[in-house]
Amino acid sequence: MKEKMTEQAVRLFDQKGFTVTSIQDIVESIGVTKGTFYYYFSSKEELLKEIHMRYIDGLLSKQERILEDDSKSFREKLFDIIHLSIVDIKEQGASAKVFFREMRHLSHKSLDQIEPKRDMYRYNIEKLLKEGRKSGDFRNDFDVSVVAFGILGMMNWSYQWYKPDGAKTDEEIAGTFVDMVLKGIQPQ
Amino acid sequence: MKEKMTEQAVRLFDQKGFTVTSIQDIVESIGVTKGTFYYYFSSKEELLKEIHMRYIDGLLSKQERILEDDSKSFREKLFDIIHLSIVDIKEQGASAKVFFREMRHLSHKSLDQIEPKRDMYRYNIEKLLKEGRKSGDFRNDFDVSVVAFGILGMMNWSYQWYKPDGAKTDEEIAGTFVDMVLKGIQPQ
Amino acid sequence: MKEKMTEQAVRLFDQKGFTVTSIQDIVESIGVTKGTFYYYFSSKEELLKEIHMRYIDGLLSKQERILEDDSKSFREKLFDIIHLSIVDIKEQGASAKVFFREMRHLSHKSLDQIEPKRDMYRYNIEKLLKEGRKSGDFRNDFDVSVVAFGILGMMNWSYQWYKPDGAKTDEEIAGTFVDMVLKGIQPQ
Amino acid sequence: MKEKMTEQAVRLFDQKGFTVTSIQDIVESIGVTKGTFYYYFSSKEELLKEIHMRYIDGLLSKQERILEDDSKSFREKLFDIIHLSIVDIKEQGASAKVFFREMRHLSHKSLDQIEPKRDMYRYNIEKLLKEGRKSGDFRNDFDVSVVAFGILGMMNWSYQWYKPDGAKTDEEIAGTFVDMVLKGIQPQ
DNA sequence: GATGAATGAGTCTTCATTCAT
DNA sequence: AATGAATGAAGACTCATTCAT
Repeated sequence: MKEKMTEQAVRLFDQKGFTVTSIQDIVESIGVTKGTFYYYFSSKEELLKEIHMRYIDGLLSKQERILEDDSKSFREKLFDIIHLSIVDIKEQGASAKVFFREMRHLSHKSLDQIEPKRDMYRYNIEKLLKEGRKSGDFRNDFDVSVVAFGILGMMNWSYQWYKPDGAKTDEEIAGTFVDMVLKGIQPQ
Repeated sequence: MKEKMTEQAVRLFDQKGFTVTSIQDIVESIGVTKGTFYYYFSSKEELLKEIHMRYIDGLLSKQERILEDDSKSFREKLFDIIHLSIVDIKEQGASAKVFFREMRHLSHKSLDQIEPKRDMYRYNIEKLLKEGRKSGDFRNDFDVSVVAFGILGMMNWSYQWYKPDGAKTDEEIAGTFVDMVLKGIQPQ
Repeated sequence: MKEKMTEQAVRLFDQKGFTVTSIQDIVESIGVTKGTFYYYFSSKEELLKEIHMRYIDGLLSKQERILEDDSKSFREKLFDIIHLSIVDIKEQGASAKVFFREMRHLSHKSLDQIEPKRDMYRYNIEKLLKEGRKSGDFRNDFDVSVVAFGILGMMNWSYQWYKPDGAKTDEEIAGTFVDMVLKGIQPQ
Repeated sequence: MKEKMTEQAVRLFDQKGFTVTSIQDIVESIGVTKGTFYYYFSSKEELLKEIHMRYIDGLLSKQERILEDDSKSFREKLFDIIHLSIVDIKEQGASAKVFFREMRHLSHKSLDQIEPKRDMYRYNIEKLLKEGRKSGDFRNDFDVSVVAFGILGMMNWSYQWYKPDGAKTDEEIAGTFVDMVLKGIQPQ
């Protein structure tokens, strides 16, 4: 039940936004009453927090599995991480959008638990870039932090336009992105 | 007065979000009464639309001024556009965030006026890439549309993290972004 | 201008009702601004009172012209009065509907001026019936007051259903009503 | 509770009119809060519709009970129907006034449900007149539709002036009305 | 586990009215 | 004679939340 509610909530928050979606909307969509909601959640905000937690924890653990795989080069890891972010849209797109869009509606208390994880995700990319430098995979003359933000921007913005059933496969998009990041777009 | 209201609204919508900001909040912040708001705007949504219009029209015209300047190469134009998006955060950051975040609260009628302009902005970037190919500024082997989305992602995401009074200047950030896009991050 | 405003107001009050029609609606329909309204009327209620006055005064004077005509029998006068009420709908229908429907929105002060006139209209009919009795035009065995209310009901209700451009002429309807009142509907 | 609310609403709508009566007025008069109102009704208009339905359904079923009684002549049925309309004022007067006065505030959707019933009521009277002709109870030389409107006018107008605790009994009034309708007011 | 009834604070919006110009 | 800006009170409606059952 709690599971079902959370899933419906993600769907509705994605479609209509957190503030605009009422508890009534959520419970109606699964055929129970408002009382039931408050049996499982202490507040609307708690539900939102749960959604955030579930998303960022999942994402982080997938990212860490990639980073820990020592059989791969840093370039390959970078590809995997970018690829993951595209692939993930298929099943986590709604959650992702809710995550980035509705974070502001979390309480400070909740934010304190979630922001460090979100930052960790970015920090891991910075770390990957730094380690790739030492190994010679990446150049030495760029600002790691800005480039990390750039990569993140490319990845996160894809939630806004990427349609999983569109013309391009996730492989193609991730490939283009990685190419762009590694080799640039000008002739060499 | 209308001007003043719009500006305050942008500030508040940026800080607290469109739905959470009440008309009361807006009028209180400039010391008038609710009636006054409805003297100038027919609805909260109209105000939001006005904000969107003002932002996208301004952005488009700045972009077009860059694109029309024939004394510059395509690479330089790309730099200027990316640079613009960072510089713009200083004065238009709040509007930009409202633009991307609250578009969903526009009516269909308003969206029909705004979406084409937003798409035009992206389309202009695609065009720049295509023309740069012909001139030899850019390589021929990438997907223009995906790369355009990638560049847009980098630029638009910067609204989320860039602090105009931070350690890096806008020149530096734009420089890093353009370097990254042109030459990539791997050794050549 | 005042004239024009009153006429538009009648039209709108008839169509949408007094409460639902705003001053804004009225002034917009003739292309002036709200200030202008308050130049001519001290309040919305005063306008309503003016409409009531104009209507009941006109009706009363027409009724009195009929009653004073000594060349006609009482039966003929009854016909004329009923006929008048139907004919009047063509040009005064809107005013009449406003009169009966919106009287409740008058202040006590206004009501004190209007109710006596409205009662006078009914009282004149009672007087006609009483005089017709003495002359032998009407029977002696009915309750004058109730019959007067009955006749008034027939007449006033016609505002609700009579369409001036319908199949029956006002002559026909008045004729049927008078026949019904004089001879009844059962075989004699 | 819903019952109680509806009854209070009828009382208030009768006294002050639909538009002027606020939800606040209604809930205050029974000591609950506004939220409670919206727990039972989806809108003010729905409440009005419910009042209309309840009234016209009740009236129609009483009328039909009279019409179906084959032990009575058509003249007796006519008396019963007119009598009913007067008697009814005692308990349904407020509802009746609200019905006729506030119908305009119903939505088109509601009107579509109610107008046919209101028309049915009138149609039943026309039918009674037509059948009474065949049986010889009524004359053949009058316009059935206009006479029906005339009778309806007499009956419905009585809501405006009849005071149940006045000097005349409902029997007397109905008697006068039926006499007037059947035999007319002129000597035979 | 779940419901149904109720709350009360808050939201957007409307509108008659005022008044300086 | 008319306008435009502003007010402020009130209105319908929404919604997260509570709680007895």
